Amino acid sequence: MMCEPRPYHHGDLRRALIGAARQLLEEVGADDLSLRAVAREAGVSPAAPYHHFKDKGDLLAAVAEQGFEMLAEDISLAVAASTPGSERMVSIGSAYVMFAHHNRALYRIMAGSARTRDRPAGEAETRVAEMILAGVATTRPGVPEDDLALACAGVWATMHGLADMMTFKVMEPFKIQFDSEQAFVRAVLTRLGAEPTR
Amino acid sequence: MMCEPRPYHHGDLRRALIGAARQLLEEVGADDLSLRAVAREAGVSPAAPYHHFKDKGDLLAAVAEQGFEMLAEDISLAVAASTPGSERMVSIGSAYVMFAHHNRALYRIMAGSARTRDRPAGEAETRVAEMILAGVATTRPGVPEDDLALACAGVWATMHGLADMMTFKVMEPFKIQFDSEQAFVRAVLTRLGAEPTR
DNA sequence: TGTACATCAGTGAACGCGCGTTCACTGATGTAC
DNA sequence: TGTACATCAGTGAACGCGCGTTCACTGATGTAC
Repeated sequence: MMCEPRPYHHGDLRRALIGAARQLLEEVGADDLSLRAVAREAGVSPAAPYHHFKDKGDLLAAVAEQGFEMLAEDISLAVAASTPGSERMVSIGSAYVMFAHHNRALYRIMAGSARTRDRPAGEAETRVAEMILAGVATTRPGVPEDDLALACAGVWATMHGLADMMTFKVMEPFKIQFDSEQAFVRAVLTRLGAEPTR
Repeated sequence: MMCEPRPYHHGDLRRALIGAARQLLEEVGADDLSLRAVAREAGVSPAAPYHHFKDKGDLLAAVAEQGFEMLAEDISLAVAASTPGSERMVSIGSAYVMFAHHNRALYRIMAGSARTRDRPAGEAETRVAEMILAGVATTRPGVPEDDLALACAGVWATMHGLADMMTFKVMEPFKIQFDSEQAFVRAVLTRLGAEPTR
């Protein structure tokens, strides 16, 4: 029986812990993730993580930052695959919301980190912010910066809200006319960009 | 020294527990509210709540429902004080977001209840939904129902997102040009309704 | 090439904690006669 | 009006639990000579 003998020294426990956290996260949800369970999942004693992270919050922050990296990647793909203007904005928004939808617990950690954070935003999070702002800018060329900021705040809030509410019961009646979450999200974002019929 | 002798039988412990929960909520935050602490706050033993609520979740649901009642009240005032059309929509949105902002922890409980709920929405929550839908309808008279649903989903997501992100660090740069949260919220909502300059 | 030793990255047991919930109980209340 | 009794709404002690974190330790690794 080949039981690969995990060496005493793990080699890359830091990375493994983040991975274990992300794995567990989607199983138990963001509210019920414990540091002990993460260590257990990584096959390591409860004290081991403390050689790599200051405390639980420090691990969570690392998990969040990795999440922002993935999100930044998705968004930059959306940017690359779209043309400037509102089509790009819808693509970015759709990428954002679908990422959150496919990584629900992770996104909640990311949002939680943005909510409680005192230190400045991580590198990936900043990149996300810049891409959103740039995307909004292409839909409103030549608009004063203050207005741009306003539009950006609105767009971001909409993406975040949609992401968070994706599984709310209240959204169900709005979703039934579509055959995919993706189609629903694109429709909402497109509709929001359109001038209200009056 | 007059120490009012709390009678053995409380009289209205159910209501008192909900009040204590709301009080504590804003002190310790939505994530750290414990049933024991609520009982303590109400000056009662840890077992007492079980005569009035099935379990902790049941108390939280009652708290959430009370929150929706307050929110419904605020929104209906906003409706009464505004004229149909996008001005009403902005008023409703502003009332919604400011309510969440002034009752951060409570709103998180409300959202959490909407997130995890399996039973149908409470009466007050339904009323909130109806008022939002009606508000959206006045900005888009004669629009097909499907489109209305879409617009409503977008508006609600924006309100919820703005509410949740109100204290995020990312929002700060967008807020600085305004001298009140209220002004910022109204501006974002107004901007979102406006056609993008193109 | 071999050995002494500092450093690193684990272990596992223990700490104190507060939690949600249950249980047998008891004091207060109200109702029937 | 008084009394027996059922019911209600509390008490307080206890249950088992899993948590975050600390501690003294030890096995593995790498480096200097």
